[in-house]
Parts: sequence; structure tokens; C-alpha cells
Amino acid sequence: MPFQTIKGFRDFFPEDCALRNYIFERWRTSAAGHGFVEYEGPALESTDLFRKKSGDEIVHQLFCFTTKGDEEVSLRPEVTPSLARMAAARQRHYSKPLKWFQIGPCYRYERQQRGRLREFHQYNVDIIGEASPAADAELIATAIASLRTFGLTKDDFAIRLSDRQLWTQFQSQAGIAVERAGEFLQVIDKMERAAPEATDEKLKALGTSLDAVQAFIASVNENHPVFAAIRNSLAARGLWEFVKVDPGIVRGLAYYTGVVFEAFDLKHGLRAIAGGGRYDNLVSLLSDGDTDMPACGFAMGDVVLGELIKETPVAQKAVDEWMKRNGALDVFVVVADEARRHEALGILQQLRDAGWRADYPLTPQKMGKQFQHAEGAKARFAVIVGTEFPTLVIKNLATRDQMEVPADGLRARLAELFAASEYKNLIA
RNA sequence: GUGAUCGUAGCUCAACGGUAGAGUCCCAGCUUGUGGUGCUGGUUGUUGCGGGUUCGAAUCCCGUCGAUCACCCCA
Repeated sequence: MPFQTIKGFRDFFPEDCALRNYIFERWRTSAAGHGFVEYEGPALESTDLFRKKSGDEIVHQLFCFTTKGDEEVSLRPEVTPSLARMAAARQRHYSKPLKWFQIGPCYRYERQQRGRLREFHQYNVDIIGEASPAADAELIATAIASLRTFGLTKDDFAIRLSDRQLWTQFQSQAGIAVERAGEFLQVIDKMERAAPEATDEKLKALGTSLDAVQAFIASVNENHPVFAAIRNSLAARGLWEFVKVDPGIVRGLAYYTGVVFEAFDLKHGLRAIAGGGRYDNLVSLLSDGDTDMPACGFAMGDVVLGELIKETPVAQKAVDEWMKRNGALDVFVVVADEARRHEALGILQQLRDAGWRADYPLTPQKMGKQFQHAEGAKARFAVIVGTEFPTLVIKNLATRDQMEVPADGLRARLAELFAASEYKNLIA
């Protein structure tokens, strides 16, 4: 039996790796373009860090083990706890607010299904040390930009926006005990998919009802004062049209304290593409009260996003074009006469030193074969080194035009040709 | 962790009780100094794995592993 990948893990063959790099590059550019700086934490953390944030049940969803030194450790299922730890540890070293982002692998010991694997890459964007709704708006703007950069539009995705404070108010009006808030939010979170009768039953056990909850949801729209500041901020940027106020969004875990939002696709019924919100108490919790900083952030995974890109023609086309630009060779050196291999290597090195992506056949090959390799590598030009050396032939592989050039004029001529074809690309 | 469906060549699939086939890809040649098309030829499977029923199993049954979907969870 040949070895296979571990369940829920993936191989990244060159095509897959190119897509992944494309996604990372776009994320990185989006975050940097919004003033965020990149950080990274360790993939392995103390299991207690996650236990403290999320409770004991979380351990079932962790890749956890005991080290040879008897430490309980886990592959991180998310980076927010690491971020909170890092931010608390050095908060005096940085002026506030911190605008930090990170891209890296995370691990969850769950059964895999569409859009969910055991190893995935996540993009995390957080603002720490700013309680103003301006930070929430900035975050949502960054999330929107991070999706638009893939060619996705408001017809492809929307941001569902809510605020936990709405439900805090509802609970006090409905007389639901504060200590049952988590339980109540769980019911709201699952309401969309669960059977109405079951939801109603659970809500009645909590002292309210499905009717009351639905009436409350219907009473909240985008004019609600809790959204006013965010709305103004996003509307000023022309981004409010991406947002749909939806009180039904509460997000799973208990630590969110204010704004919560989710990006979801509008056409393919995929799971949420991104999600986030405000978690003002987490830094304090994880630093045992040493440091108290308000914070908000969102995360986006590569798996669902990758699927959405594949399902969206415009986005897929952008990927193909990026790959053509980034995965292609500039020049392929064809060794037409083995007696000139020595000279061909000199030419090759000269091209590489000049910064072009250049390749050549490692072993003697027929010309036809060499051209096939050149084409397979998507080379733009071939430089043929043969019996007529020091005269060379430059061939444009797309147009099949070819021209002779003396060896000492190769670099200059190629530079002209590249400049001309760049220009052509711009017009096209 | 629970339930359902599915596993045939590298890939997409056919054969549905009578000893496995097509397309594509790949390789070679036509074409020993010129690549996208064309033509010719060629490699590859213990039908996921293990067991059972049967004269005979890719096909039916059980188990197992893997995939997909739903539940759980979604940080």
C-alpha cells in the first residue's frame, strides 16, 4: 500500500501551490494596503491556551498530544489566542491601535467535508487597542477589499452584520438570566437551519419564544442606532452596499462582545467565507487581567475561498492570468548544437544574472523536444545557440517570429523585446 | 463521535454475475536545427484493501480504509 496524505491534509502540487500563493499574495496586499503589518505566531501552543479561551470541550477538536517533556500541546486551531498573548506581552512596545495581520496554517481535528479540512490556511486581521466603531468599520472594509481583490463583487458575496448588544438588550427585556446568555445565543445561531418547532421549544425553556425572537429580528434594520457609526464610515467609502444587517448572525463562540459579522457567498450555498467581530475581554482573560485592551478581528480560510474562486468565472480568469504572469519563464535557451553547449551556458548565466527567468535542457535533446519544454514552461522567448555562434537566434514563442542577433547584443535586444511586449499587454 | 451515498488506468468514465474497455494524458516515431494541429505505435490496473456467497465476483453480502454529503462543531 502506497502512502497517502493523512486524512484532512492536502498535497500542494505546483498548480495547487500556485493558487495558494496567489491567494496569500492578494491577502497580504489587501491587508498591507489598509495599513496592517504582518506577524506570525507558533503553530504549536500549550493546550491550556486554547482551553482557557474556549473551555474543555475544545480539546475534542484539537490536534493535541503530550511531548516527550510531558507538556500538553496542540497544533493551533486558530491564531487569536496567540495574537492576544503576543499583544499583551509587548503592548507597551507598540503605539495603539495595533493593526496586525497573519497568514498561516491552522489545524482542527474534525471530520472533513466540503470547505472544511483538518489542515487549512487562515488569514487573520485584527485591530487591538481601539474600542471605537471606527475599528469595526475599518475591519469590515478590509474584509470587503480582501474579497474584491479576487474579482468578487457585491453580486458574489455580502457581509451579514449584527451586534451582540442587540441580544443583550433582548435578553434583559425578555427576562432571560444572564448566565444562560451563551445557551440562548446558541439557539439563535442555529435557528436558520433548525426546525422551527425545536427552536421554539428551546426558546420557551429559556423564557421567551420563537415569535418574540422573530418579531425582534424583524424590528432591527440598518437604521438601528447600534450600526450608525459603522454605517456612516462604510457609506463614506462606498462600501455599505456590501453590507446586510442581519441580527440572526451571532457567531459560535461566546467571547464576542459587540459587533459580529460574516462574509457569505450569494450564489453557491457555501459555508461562511470569513467571520469576525469584537472581542473586548479576550486579551484580559488570556493575560490574567494584566493587560486589558479592546480588540476586534476577522479570519478567512483558504479552502472556502478557493472553492468560491473556482466557481466564479471572473475570479478564476484572474487566477489564470496571474499564473501566466508569475509562473512563466522569460527565456529558454535552446542548445541547437551540442558543440556549443559551453557557450550556451555562458549565455544562460548572463540572462539569469540580468534577472530574467531562464532555463535550458540539462542533457542533450532534439530541438523539437527543447521547444516543447520551452512551451511547457510558458517561455516567452527562446534563444537558440548553435553552429552560427556568436550569432544567436531569438524566437518569440507566441508569434513564432525569429531574428538574428550577435551574442554581445542579446541582452539589449531582449530588453527591447520585453519592453515592447509589456507595452502591447498594456494596450490589450 | 452519529447517519447516508460512493471507491474501475495518472485523469474523466464504461462494463452491472461469465476471466476489464474507451477518451484523455504521458512516452516513442513520422520530423537527427524549430514547439500549438495531424498520423502511427506503445506503457499502465492483483477493479481501494481483507474476507464471504457462487462453477464463476468489478458486479451480491460482511468488515475495513478512503472520499463525498448531512448532523455535531464552526474559533
